[in-house]
Amino acid sequence: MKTLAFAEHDHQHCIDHALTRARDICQQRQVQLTPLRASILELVWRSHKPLGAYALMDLLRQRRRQQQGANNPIAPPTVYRALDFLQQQGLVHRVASLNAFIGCDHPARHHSSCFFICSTCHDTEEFPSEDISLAIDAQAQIKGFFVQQVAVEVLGLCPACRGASLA
Amino acid sequence: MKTLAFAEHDHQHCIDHALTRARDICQQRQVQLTPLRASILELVWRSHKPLGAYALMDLLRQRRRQQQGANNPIAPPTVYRALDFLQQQGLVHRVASLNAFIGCDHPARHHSSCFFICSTCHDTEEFPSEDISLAIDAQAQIKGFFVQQVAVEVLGLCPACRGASLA
DNA sequence: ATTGCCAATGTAATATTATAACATCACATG
DNA sequence: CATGTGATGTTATAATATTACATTGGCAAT
Repeated sequence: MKTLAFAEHDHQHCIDHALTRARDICQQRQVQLTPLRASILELVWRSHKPLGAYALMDLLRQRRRQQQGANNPIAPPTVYRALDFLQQQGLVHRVASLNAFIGCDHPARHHSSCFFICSTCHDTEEFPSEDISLAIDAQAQIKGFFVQQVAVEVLGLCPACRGASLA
Repeated sequence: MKTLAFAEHDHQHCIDHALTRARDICQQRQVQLTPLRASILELVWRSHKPLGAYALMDLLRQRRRQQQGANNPIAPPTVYRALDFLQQQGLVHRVASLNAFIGCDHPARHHSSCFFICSTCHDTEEFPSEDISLAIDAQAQIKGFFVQQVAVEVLGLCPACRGASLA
């Protein structure tokens, strides 16, 4: 098993958990987690790194070939629309630094995210930070800025790559 | 005069100051602030909003037509290379959320930036935050993550657009 | 002064990411 | 059945960014 966001863990469990939670949330909110959307959410979660829209398209094509035999085209809008939906529901985040998408750990409160992104291997880990939110809110208050969304993207070296680069 | 990053100010002064400072820094570091690089830096500063690479190309073309009569082509790599240089020197920041570039207020310490970005008018203001840096460093310490660069991008409404949206 | 080097820029082609505009399908409801 | 609506399919293209190679111009060493 490979490193998954810095630490070993049962990733299948993560995926299942995320999907179950997503279903619950969508039911609550009366929005549809369609098969397409669920597939994309699963693929995003299955990857332990942020996934680009086009990589996602490829995976989706593969999967459809395997599961349905058929060779559906799958065009960018299909994927981007699903990603938009998932973002709106807070189920995935866009990592702007990488033009890529990653599953969100805490879809309930979804307007804010902080990521450590490894500049070598692109492994990415979300971390919560009340302190950062507070600091931003305080500044915003001062400037009269109304906060809608916060993206904190920290580039650097994950423990593994840091070790490798020292060796 | 239009709003410039939320507040009125003498923007020409900003530009001049930024360019002078840039010259100093480059001389100190023994790197070349060539005419091309200086032009691009000036154009970036002249805009009160983050500027895309292609917008920058257009401005550069215009300027060359005016100043030299000649109709130079100016291709993407020219602009991207200059922007890379300026980023390395900490003279501009890339705003990932907008795929755009903006002049940096404090080029001496350049590995970190926090922006308020208006989602309506795209006016963008940099703000310093020791608190955020500290919070990130603390988390990084815990995770064993080695921080190289921090991008904090806060989307929301600037005072002007906030007012307009209430009206 | 010539040669060779190097950083910067120019040039052409192409890769990657994202969106616009319109068509279709499936299902719910009057 | 007609009609509306949300989701997806389809075609084309826009917007952003990079790769690879050519050219230039200064400058140092001979």
